[in-house]
Amino acid sequence: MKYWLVKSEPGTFSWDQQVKKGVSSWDGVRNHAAAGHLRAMKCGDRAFFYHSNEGKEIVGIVEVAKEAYPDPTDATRKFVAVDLKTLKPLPKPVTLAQIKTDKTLKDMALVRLSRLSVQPVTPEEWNRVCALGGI
DNA sequence: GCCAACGTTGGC
DNA sequence: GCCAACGTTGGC
Repeated sequence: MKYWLVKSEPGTFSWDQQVKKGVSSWDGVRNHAAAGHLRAMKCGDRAFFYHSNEGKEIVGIVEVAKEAYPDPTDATRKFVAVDLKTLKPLPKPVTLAQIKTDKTLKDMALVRLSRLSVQPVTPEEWNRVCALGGI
């Protein structure tokens, strides 16, 4: 199983909305690097749900429910979307400030490639964030 | 195919 | 609101 991190601005699509929907269509990605990661996702992979701009913290965990398919919001048909299912919230959200000061996490893509909206997470990083998040 | 200009993202 | 990073566009 692989691990990922997806970003969303709470003003556009928040964790609360993800929880209410149960399964969301993760579309609208228009960056080739991010799209490459979407294509690499397999059913059952897990991803952290990160709030950018407001909050700046990892708030929950989702699971890939449907692998990459053509993004219905993309007229050019070049980009893809996936479906993400709500798994569970982090009892204690892990903030960007925490990540930056943590020895294991300070080199995460989240810190180094701040603009990448879909990114891979290593098992070490995954376990560390879960521990900090109270799981 | 190079590169400057421009737009967008996202942290501060 | 500012600015750094970086992707995209368009002239050459």
